[in-house]
Amino acid sequence: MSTDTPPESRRGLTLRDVSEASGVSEMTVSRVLRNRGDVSPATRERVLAAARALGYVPNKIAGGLASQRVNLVAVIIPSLSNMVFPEVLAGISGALEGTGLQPVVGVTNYSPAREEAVLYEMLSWRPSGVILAGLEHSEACVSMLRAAGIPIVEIMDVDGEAIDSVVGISHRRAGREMALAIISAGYRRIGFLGTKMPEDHRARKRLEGFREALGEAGMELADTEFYSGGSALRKGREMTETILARTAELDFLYYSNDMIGAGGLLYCLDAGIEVPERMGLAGFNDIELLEGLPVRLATMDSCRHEIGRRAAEIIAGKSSSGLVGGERIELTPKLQRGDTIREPRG
Amino acid sequence: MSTDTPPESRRGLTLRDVSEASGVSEMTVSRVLRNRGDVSPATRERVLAAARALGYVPNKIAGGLASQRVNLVAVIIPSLSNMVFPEVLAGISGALEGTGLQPVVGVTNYSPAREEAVLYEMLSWRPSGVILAGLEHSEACVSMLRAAGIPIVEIMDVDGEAIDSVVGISHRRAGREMALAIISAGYRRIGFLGTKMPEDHRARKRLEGFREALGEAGMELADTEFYSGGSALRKGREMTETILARTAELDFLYYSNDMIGAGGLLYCLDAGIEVPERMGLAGFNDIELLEGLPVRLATMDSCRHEIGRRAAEIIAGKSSSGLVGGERIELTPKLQRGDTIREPRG
DNA sequence: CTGAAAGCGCTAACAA
DNA sequence: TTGTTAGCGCTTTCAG
Repeated sequence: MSTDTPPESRRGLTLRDVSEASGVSEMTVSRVLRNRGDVSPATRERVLAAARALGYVPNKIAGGLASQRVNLVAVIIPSLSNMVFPEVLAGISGALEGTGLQPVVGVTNYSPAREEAVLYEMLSWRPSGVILAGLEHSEACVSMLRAAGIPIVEIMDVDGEAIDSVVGISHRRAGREMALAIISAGYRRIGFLGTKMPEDHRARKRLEGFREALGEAGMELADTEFYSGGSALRKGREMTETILARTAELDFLYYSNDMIGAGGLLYCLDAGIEVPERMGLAGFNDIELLEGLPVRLATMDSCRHEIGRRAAEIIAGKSSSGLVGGERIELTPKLQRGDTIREPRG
Repeated sequence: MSTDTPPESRRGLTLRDVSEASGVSEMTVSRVLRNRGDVSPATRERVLAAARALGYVPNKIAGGLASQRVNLVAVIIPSLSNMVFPEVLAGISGALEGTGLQPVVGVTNYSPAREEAVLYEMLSWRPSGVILAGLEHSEACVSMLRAAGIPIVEIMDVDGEAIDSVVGISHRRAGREMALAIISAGYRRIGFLGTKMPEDHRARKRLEGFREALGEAGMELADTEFYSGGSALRKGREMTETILARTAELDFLYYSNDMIGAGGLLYCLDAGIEVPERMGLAGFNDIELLEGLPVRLATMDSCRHEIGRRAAEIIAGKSSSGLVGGERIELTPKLQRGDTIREPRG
């Protein structure tokens, strides 16, 4: 730990080490390493060889400070514990590939306080753009975002006012459409089962839209059941058992997501409840898991991959035009009837 | 876009703006904002008020360069598309909470080339430590890691040589133990179903351990079936149907993960195959989803939350002692018999 | 308890 | 095509 002092005495090599090793100025080394400006093939090779030999890794901290540009895109999402946000992320990564931009994700656990903290932290790295879930943010978040001077894309939801750009679906409309499909199939005693999460504004809006449409048809929810925490599949089973025990005459169950819906479906199959004749079922998200179930649950696509992709494209597109002429992209989810809503009654 | 030039003319406020607004030197402002050194409560308040009023967000790029320290921990994992790595992440985040360290994740998709690229990118931010999945890395990766001069923790697997620290389980042993349990329950015609992923070294080692133990008992796998891509639950169904059509006399199916195992279980239940009497089933990971299934699949815990936690604790512990006295933590997964392995034969 | 000076490692802008 | 000169915004170190 002392006799020899290799070039990398402590924290990584510097451009200077490569410069000395190759006999080329730091500036030219920098040019080569960034493929910028014209450099003769000869020096280029010498530099590359020296860098490789030393194992040089550029210091982006210094580079970012000098160039006032950082190739990072902040992505702020509420959760990683169901498959929806990872799929949004996949869409973002895919679209960012080859643009030189890199996503950095922060997770809020549906807590506004955490959102504020995560956003602050992320902005302190001066990213090139921000993608964040939802349209509901604390005042402090909104101020920070406005002041950041970079493109902001709010995703998932379009029911509300955007700060800059927005890419998503109307959850209110999704709820309405599902209600209409259920009503026109002739179901009349409808129950709702969902998560107990006041901060999940999208689930809330779906339920509101659903209720609205029922109301316009002169109907209302016959019963509701909420849960929080635990295995969604198991909770779906349990809640279904509970709600049916309490309100036996229900003929349709609308779940706030596919995973609890799948649990409910498994329960009905086990309990010998005829689906979709005696009982109709629907979820939300169109997750891949449903494909493997014995019966296909009715659902509605949440377009998460495309949302991620479009959001990333907006960021990648406007190099730095942020907060000017925000785009608004509303995607249209498609209803999947699956096997758990019977044919509409003529 | 021109008449007035607010303090934040372009890219964020600086310490200087806060200094001017509060009438306190930049240095003292910096001290206040970092809670470092003694500052009189009076000036402290003035600074805080000014910073808040302006909406100042510190620039960590500059801070990192000046202090030669960055509160980031690089986390490099192969995938986000099943629940295992998100759970590792949760363990890491939890342990890092309150340490001032922040995880930054990179995903390799099980590609060594991507791993190299992601690692290079991450190291260029000069993180305080690296957590990465697996013990198998390209030469280039190993060189970069050794040269980084920061603590490195390889996770998930302990069957091999670590660069610095390692936290995981022995997948070879997990495979062996499952084989022993199956054999002692009296099953004799065993099939294996897994993913076609040469780069998933942990799945490979489980299978090797499994085969070894069978061999020592004078047995061998009766059939195997591999898949890639698509819905794991559905693939589990399909593969199970396929392998049983080909090799009807199988009496046990060992799956490389719980999701395809769950698909297989649903298939067997549908097909009226008696579980566990006529057919035994086992998976791997002990995912939460299993709780919601009508029958509990036999499995083995992969300890992913604890692995994440312990790895993060190592990084948080050694402030900068990296690569000195690497720790080796081997966790012990517990076999869950569930309802799909019959009682061992006396 | 507070401030002044000197860089951290790199890149923009200009010169040669 | 290559090199030189100034910083980027902050923190370290040392003086008051």
